[in-house]
Amino acid sequence: MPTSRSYRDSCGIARALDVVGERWALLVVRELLLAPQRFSELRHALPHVSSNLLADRLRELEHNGVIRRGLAPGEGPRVYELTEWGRTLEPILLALGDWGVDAPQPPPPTALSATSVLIFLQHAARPDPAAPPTNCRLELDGRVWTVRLASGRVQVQPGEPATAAASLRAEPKTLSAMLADPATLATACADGSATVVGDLSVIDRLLRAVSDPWPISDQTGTPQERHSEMAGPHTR
Amino acid sequence: MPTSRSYRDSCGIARALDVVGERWALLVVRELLLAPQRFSELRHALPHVSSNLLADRLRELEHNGVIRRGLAPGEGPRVYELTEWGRTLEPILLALGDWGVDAPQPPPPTALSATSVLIFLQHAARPDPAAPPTNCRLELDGRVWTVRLASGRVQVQPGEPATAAASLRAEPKTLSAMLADPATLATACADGSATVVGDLSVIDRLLRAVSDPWPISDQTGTPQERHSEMAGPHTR
DNA sequence: CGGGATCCGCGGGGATACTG
DNA sequence: CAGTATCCCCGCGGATCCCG
Repeated sequence: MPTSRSYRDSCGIARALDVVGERWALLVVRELLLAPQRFSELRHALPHVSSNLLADRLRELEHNGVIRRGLAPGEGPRVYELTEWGRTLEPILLALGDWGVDAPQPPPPTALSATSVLIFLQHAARPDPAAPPTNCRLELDGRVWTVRLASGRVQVQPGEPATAAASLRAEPKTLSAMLADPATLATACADGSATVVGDLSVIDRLLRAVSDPWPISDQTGTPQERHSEMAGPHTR
Repeated sequence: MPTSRSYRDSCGIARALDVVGERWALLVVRELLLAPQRFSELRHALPHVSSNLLADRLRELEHNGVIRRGLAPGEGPRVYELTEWGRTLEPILLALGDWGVDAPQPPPPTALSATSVLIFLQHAARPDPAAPPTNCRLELDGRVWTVRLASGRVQVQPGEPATAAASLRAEPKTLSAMLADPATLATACADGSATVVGDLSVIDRLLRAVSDPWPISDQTGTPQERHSEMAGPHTR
């Protein structure tokens, strides 16, 4: 039975919290920022949420117009995806993430979600616009992602790339550390905490697209700041 | 006993929600955006929160560095106020309020918090920079506020103004309607839902500082958009 | 009287087992 | 694989009480 309590305040903030203020709701939205996801994928990405609660949240978010069930014609995959309105939460979630990592209290030894790192990667990377388009394959937390560097942007998509110049497998925390400091790529490869197949220099370029200083006149902050903000205290 | 559950994710979003994701936490922050507040003032502004829960939230927010207890030298008023870090939540809350009023589901007949209207007023008003500084007195929900129009901005402060050109008393919803459409000021005065003392034209200028189109080259949206966004569905 | 603390019932959150 | 059913417990909510 979905939750049905309200702050009973017409204020926009209170109304927003009526919709996405319940526990786990905004983290479900975070998971859907990158791509539509299936129920089991959400469960795997959010290992501490119970299945009944996840089902409740998905029902509520769908009822409130934040997400929708992907149309399943015939053998459709039956995924959950953000509505247009739900997608407009993205800048708010990014700002909230920026705010959260400035918390004075360092968190206890916690995991780092793969989605968090990928969202940051997509959001903060500024690859050389002059470089030719390149595909990378990323294996994170048992899931494969396609990372496309093209036209000065990075796009992250779920699934195997058609072609890839290089492939990287690592823990989210390891990748996060490499994004903060590309020099750790070599040591991570050496001690086995990261595995690279293909052109190592392409991976290095990807990492530097985040960690290297941006061209001036860019909108907000330095990549280092932004990364530590998304990825957590282990980079500060 | 304050809440002590965590999402156990180093992601900045999850860490932010660990700090301000519990129920009522962000509405407490909203109340403190305008000015430091006492316990009883918060209870009055948030009539649906129980006292023990409010005390818990204040403790947690203080422990996490979002608010602090105002220093009480001698007979100090013992207020709660945002820390510098807590204050950086302001743009996030404003964006969340913008998002919330676009909810497709119109809320049931609910109240409108006075703080919500005042925050919007302060945030969205663009008075004529050439006009001389003016003070207004606002009585909203039994509380008196000083509204200062000066140098192209509006500042809202708690308490009686030293001097005021005009005074307005009304319900939050009435003021919200007047901000959306200044023409309702006259009818509200006529039917007694608003009371003006002093120079009526000054109140009208205040209302039009929000509802009139902004000078182009201003940052975001039109006042009408922004107001409906903060103030709720009754203006849409 | 303001500023909480204590008590208690309820409902949402969390874990596990089970089913279409 | 995608949820549902069941249980327990704690956070929430309302009321009352307490203390300076």
